[in-house]
Amino acid sequence: MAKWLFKSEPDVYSFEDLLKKGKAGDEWTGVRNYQARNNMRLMKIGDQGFFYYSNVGKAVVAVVEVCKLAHPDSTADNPTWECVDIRAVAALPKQVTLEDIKLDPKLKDMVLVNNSRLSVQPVTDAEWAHICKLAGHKA
DNA sequence: GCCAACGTTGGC
DNA sequence: GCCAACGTTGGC
Repeated sequence: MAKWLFKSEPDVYSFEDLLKKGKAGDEWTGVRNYQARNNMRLMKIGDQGFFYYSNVGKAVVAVVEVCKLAHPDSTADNPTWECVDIRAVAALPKQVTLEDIKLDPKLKDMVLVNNSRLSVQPVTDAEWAHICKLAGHKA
């Protein structure tokens, strides 16, 4: 099962907003970048991802999972843009900040560090396991 | 608020 | 098809 990372500015869409949607989850709309869209096309039901706060917060704060495969983004004026649906799994007991990630040699190759502008990105199994450990999250 | 990095657009 | 100009993102 592949792992991912979803970026959001907390004042635009926070983990609490997603929690309110419950098991049904919510559409991850608004992605207007081909690489990010292609990543969403690769997602399968049950794939898990981190929820990352960009700009304000700058930390991995929660775990989410894909509950609907990529489909056209209803907020886009062009059908080339797609989105998946995700739902909340759990808030992390301890947030892992961007600074933590940059300082950790095991995480320094993360896409988050090297291509900070990509809003939906893949995470390797090793990175996933390490961040879960740092965050006190039991898989 | 600034600026570097990146993606997109449009003229040639 | 190249590349300059522009817009956006996101860290600082």
